[in-house]
Amino acid sequence: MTRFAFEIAATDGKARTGKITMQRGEIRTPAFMPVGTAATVKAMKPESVRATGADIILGNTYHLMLRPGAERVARLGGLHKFMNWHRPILTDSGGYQVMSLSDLRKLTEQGVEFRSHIDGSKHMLTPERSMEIQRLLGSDIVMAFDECPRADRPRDEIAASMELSMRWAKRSREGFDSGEEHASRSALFGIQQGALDEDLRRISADKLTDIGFDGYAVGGLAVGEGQEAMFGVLDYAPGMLPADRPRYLMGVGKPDDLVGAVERGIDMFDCVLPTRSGRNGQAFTWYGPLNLRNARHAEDTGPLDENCACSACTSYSRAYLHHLHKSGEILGAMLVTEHNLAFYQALMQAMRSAIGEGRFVDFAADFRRDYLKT
RNA sequence: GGACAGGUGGCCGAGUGGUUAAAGGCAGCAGACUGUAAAUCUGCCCGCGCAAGCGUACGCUGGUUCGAAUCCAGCCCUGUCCA
Repeated sequence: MTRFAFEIAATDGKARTGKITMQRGEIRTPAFMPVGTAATVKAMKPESVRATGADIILGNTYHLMLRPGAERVARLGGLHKFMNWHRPILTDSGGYQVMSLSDLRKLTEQGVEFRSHIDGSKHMLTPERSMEIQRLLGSDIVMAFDECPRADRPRDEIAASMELSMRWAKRSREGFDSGEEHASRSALFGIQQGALDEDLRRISADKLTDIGFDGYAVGGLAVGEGQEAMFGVLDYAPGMLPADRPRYLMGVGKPDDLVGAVERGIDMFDCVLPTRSGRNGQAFTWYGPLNLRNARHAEDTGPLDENCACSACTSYSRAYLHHLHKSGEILGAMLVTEHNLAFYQALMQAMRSAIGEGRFVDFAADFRRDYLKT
């Protein structure tokens, strides 16, 4: 049975479309992976997530390590069974929390000691332990343990951080391979670092390629540098990574970020934006984002998005969604999250079709005209 | 009829002589959110003005004071209790 295979069906400029085949299912690319940090895509049932068109979701090493604990998830039969999502799951390694929880951790060559944001207890995360946790969870795509630094750090810090992440990548590779049974049915991705520096990105890509991974992530972007700077890196970074492997831009992004990144050769994405914004009352549409709390929607009987087939759009008015969000009702978060995930998947499908039909340039232009109103 | 308690900005509610255009919360109006410490956070929120500022304002009327939402008097109103 195929452990991991990536087939590119068509390319259009730098954009590619194809599929990843794994034991738990296929992943159509370019792919958007909804984020389910704590063994749940917030406000969504797993079957509803699937109904939006998602082929794969994310889980998180750090959060699941703290609660309910990786060993417990393993005793309960693994993350898929635990949360009732039986398709592929990619797990982040905890590297993002090295940045987002920087006040709660101590970083050394060996790894990162976190003080739990839940109860203050101490937890050591090393490349080896991160691999072990992701194995206990039963992850399909395991991410190397890295350090994701903020974009505004000085160059010497960025360089040192990247070098550390590359040493950790090597240890991640070895740790992953030592879990033989799990390694025989899952995949390991390396993560390129180097922030906005082309030379550092090159060094990082070369080191990762030497180690060898199933897929390669571009990390350390969308951390405050702005879209222009991010696209600047994406103009060269994907080309430094093996063309026959999936390229995953971590943590991105807004709809126009996704289009611009696919245009530059990215195959996979994840982002909390559709789910978080869904809870916070922001809906994404082909004509730009919409804040449903705004008074202008109070008596709007039309649907959120006329082109969307999700239940929020087919059965409820903007006025009702406005009311739910003004009232803090849970259903508001559920419906707009569902819509946002459905919109993101529709966007990915539209890009896959456009690439397959060799009309991605026109698609991107049309998209930007409507979405950015340019 | 009597005894207490109380009347503060759309609402609730601090404030008991100057540092008070008046805490805080809610409501309202916007904005943000990118490998999730987030069903969260930020800003605005009496009027006019870009601003310095000016004008109004703490039940009503009058008074004390250099100065009053804060002290005094009368009145009006509300709540609870007693007749």
